[in-house]
Amino acid sequence: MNKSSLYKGCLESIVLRLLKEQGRMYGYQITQEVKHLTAGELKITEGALYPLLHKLEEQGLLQTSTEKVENRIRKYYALTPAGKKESSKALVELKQFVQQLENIFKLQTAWK
Amino acid sequence: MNKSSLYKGCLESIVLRLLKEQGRMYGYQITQEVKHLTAGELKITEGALYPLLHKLEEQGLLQTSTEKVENRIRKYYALTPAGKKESSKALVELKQFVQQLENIFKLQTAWK
DNA sequence: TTATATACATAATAAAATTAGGTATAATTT
DNA sequence: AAATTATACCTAATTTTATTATGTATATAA
Repeated sequence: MNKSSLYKGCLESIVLRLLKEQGRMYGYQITQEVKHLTAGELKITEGALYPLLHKLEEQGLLQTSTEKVENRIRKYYALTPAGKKESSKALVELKQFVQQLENIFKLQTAWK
Repeated sequence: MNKSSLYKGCLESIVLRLLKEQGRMYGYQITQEVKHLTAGELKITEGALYPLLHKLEEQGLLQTSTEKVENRIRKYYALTPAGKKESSKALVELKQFVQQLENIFKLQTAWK
């Protein structure tokens, strides 16, 4: 097993969370932001990210707008109202998930 | 997305952890223990568990012994020395994983 | 006697990722 | 000047990992 296998299944939650915090982001920015937040530990692969973004858009959770910045195209993603709901739900579930990992692993946490 | 997707990739870590804590366990017992530890929230499916146990045995991380209890067969699994190493590694990685989730989600935790 | 609990297992399928490849422009390094 | 790295998008083939469904068998409870 390698470390990265733990992240399987969390990518969608991460994307929804970042978009809720930052309002709008483009794909490449998401990869960089996650790398930054985790001090280089977690690298989102583009092969996972872009299909996910497209799926979430198709599901009506994200809406897009394209901009040309310094002659390069950026496709910005933002949460729709449905996406905001889903993002809140995802946060609750992630907290429960972490709590349950702590139960299993006997880690002790104090939420602030 | 449903909640259970978060667990993807954590099953191996969970199994290695439980076996380290409890010494030896059989498959059905693992499913029940996880259900108990998480108050029914996490149900390990047998279709995921048994192939995983077989894989870990094949990799030399687990060793088995079969016992007949009340006319039913139990196949006990225990960590080999290599499995113990892997289990320790998995715990470190899981702690880092949770820490990084906290970084991304701005959750704050105090480890004891 | 029918259903639930215990206990193992596999096969078909689906979901979600990795790996590898592709296009294109801008900036930096050699 | 040329090559590499960074920015920015994307898809296709494959692999990994799980779900769902199914099967066997015994013991216990409704």
